[in-house]
Amino acid sequence: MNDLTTDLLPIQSSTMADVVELRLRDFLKKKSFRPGDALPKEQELADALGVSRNVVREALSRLRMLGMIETKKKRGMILAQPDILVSFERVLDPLILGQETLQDIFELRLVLEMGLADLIYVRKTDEDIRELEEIVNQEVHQIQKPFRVKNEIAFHGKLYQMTENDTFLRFQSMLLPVFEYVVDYEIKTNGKVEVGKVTHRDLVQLLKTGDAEDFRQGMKEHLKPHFGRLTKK
Amino acid sequence: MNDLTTDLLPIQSSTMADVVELRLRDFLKKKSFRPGDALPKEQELADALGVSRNVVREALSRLRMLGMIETKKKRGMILAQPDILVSFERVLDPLILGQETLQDIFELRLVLEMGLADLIYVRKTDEDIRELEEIVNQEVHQIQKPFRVKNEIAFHGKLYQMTENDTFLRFQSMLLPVFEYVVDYEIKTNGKVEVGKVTHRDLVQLLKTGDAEDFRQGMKEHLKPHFGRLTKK
DNA sequence: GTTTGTAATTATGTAGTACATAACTACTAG
DNA sequence: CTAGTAGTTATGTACTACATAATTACAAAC
Repeated sequence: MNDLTTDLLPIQSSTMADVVELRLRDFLKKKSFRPGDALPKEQELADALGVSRNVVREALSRLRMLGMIETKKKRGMILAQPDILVSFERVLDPLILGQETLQDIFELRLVLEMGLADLIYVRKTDEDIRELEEIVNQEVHQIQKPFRVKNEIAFHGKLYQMTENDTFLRFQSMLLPVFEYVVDYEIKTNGKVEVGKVTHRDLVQLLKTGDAEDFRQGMKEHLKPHFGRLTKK
Repeated sequence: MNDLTTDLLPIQSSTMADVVELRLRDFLKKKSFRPGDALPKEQELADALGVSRNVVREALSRLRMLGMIETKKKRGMILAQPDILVSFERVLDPLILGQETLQDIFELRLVLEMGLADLIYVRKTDEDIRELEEIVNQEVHQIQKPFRVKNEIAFHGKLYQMTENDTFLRFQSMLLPVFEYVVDYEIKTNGKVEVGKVTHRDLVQLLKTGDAEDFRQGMKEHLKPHFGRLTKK
């Protein structure tokens, strides 16, 4: 028996809701609606598309979840500015993602951390440094694991916050659980809890006295255990 | 008149579909379903939640869009592994995103490019280098703008591809239109088309002879015009 | 006995109707 | 001119009905 599954992919019949969703998104683009513009009412859309209002509502419900539209009870619907991360949020759960995707995200965060330096050096303030020192000073009192993790998040989170880039900050905070999950998994299988030679305190020192490249090299050293685990595919 | 809008945020009444969507996602987590597991049928869910099947379908439609569930006609629904980027794809349109988000994404890509080096050096192959040289060699023949853009995409896309990280590759390919859009916008307002001193050809040379840090510095120089436009917020 | 055809079953997909609800408009009364 | 009231209307929700496709079971045929 030869393997048919490689040659013949299962046909995927798209439902009306899928089609309508696509058509509506095209419609919004084509007409170049601006945020705040009113949309036709559901029944009109249903009539125009030749489907039941039910189907239109399913499609609209999707767009509403993505934040592309908002609806007021009588005024009808208006185009809104979607929050690009809101959909991400719903899907980024270590428990339902595949191992490969988890690894990809793990690597993605490493790349982000390594690329962070330049943006930080454009935007960092003295106040930021003070806050980082505050976080570092609390480290010594917290040796239990849950506290360590919390502190780790606080420190790296603050770094992202220093970029003054909200999307960036939120993005990494969503990546974090996945990162933790992968690290925990690695520890379970390999049984090692390695720590980089450069500590958080060292990184703060670099921020105060060094330039972007110094900081980046420090970060690389800090993340070295993770980089060490990367393999060719 | 004092500004109430800062103190009293408008209440946002969530619809049944919103609630059901949330409940269903919790349900899937709590029960720790594995991909492939069968879900209760729509009517059962509707009965259990005390809402109409219609509402349940709206919620399910959303989850289906995110790729969290798949439905077969009679077998019912099964839990699936969501594609984390499929939702991103729908929202990442320069025309509907706000200026601030666009800027954020622009910066995000810069960070990615700067962090790319280490991953590339773990995974790159001789074949990769050959392909890059191929792309660079086609540059000289293409001086018109659409070709330049296409080539730019090909080159940087290949760099991401060299990471052997599919999520990463797809992610950047979705960021690219936004990046182009912001650059075009900058050019329109500032009227300058600056190019970095380090060319694609130089970068390939660095990949062949230098180490990760050399390449990263080359990339920084290559992207310098963009970094130059970054401002404190 | 394995395969092919067929009928019954059933859950999803779609349509349509009905009504509650909230928000907007306009009018009215004080 | 403010405040109250009634009417209007689009969305939100419920319910019914049926088409459709996939599964199962069974029967027929080689």
